[in-house]
Amino acid sequence: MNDKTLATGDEWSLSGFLPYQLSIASNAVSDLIAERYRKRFGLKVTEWRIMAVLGDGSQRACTQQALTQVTRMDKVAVNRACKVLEERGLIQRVPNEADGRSHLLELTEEGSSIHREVMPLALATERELFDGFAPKERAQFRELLDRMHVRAASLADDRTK
Amino acid sequence: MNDKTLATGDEWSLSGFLPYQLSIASNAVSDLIAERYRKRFGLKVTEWRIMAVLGDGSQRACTQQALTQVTRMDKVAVNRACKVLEERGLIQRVPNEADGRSHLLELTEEGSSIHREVMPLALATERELFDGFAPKERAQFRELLDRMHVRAASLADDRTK
DNA sequence: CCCAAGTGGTTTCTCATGAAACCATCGCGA
DNA sequence: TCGCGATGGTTTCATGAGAAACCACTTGGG
Repeated sequence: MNDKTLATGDEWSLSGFLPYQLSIASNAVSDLIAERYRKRFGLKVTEWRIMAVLGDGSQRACTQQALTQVTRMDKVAVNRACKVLEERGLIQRVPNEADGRSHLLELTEEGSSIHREVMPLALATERELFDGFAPKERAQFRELLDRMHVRAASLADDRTK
Repeated sequence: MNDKTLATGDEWSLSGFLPYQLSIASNAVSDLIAERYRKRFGLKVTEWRIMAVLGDGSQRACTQQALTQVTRMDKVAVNRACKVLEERGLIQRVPNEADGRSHLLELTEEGSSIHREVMPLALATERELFDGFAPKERAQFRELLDRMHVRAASLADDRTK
């Protein structure tokens, strides 16, 4: 019943409100990331995500539909990102034998080469962000984030049912 | 050197990438919150934040400038939210004796009354989100978020210097 | 074989956000 | 006191994300 960090009614502050803290932290991190990708490769985060998935080995070629599931981005966002990447020659579409409505997307040679440069930057950034976090804290942070995500999603579901 | 959750080069996955996890969790939470405020009070998150600050007692009347600092929102966002709240009659602007450029903002009677309804909803939502988190985990989650925020901000600063 | 419903993808529209330009007022130094 | 840079606030503009409408193709039932 006594969680010091929970508002007490008397001295409440926005900066101690969880959704606010989460939003602030998330914005700070994604601004940093976005800025780095943009500056060095001219990639937006959405575009980077697509490349990251296509380049990660296990997913050689896949449809936009598959990408929307893996990245949890809107199908419109995926489509736009793919269009840009295709125009830049970083990915290509090959016909999908199994289904004429879609194409299979894969990295081009140039795309792969960019991918090999981009990933180290991403990993380095992640490492820098975690600098000063004990290994246990890193793992726990990820775990708490996942649980919070699941929890929020389930509360949202309740409401729509 | 061996953080299992950090990518190993061979089996990397987007869903284990910190900035991605953070973004997913944050979106889930703010979607939930936004939906609740909207449905019950027709308030956007930005508007709610303004009301929360103006109503929290210690901040009786303040300028937009002060609000931008407390809420960390853009001054444009603050201005827009205030405009809407004023039109809805939830806050009012009184002349600022000390500086003719600005006004002092405060809740109206109706604003205060809404505020008294809104805050319990916010706190209840926070509590629901933390359901299943041990008290220690709650505190640690907040602390980790803050540290991550500070860390990201400092990395971003490095870059601009 | 044909039609209807469903699905992948694309385009269009709307809205929210942040940057930059802009206006009015303040406060300091000549 | 005059003028000029700085500051609070407002408006305008460009960009990004999601909703909805739309097109093309597939699939399953007459």
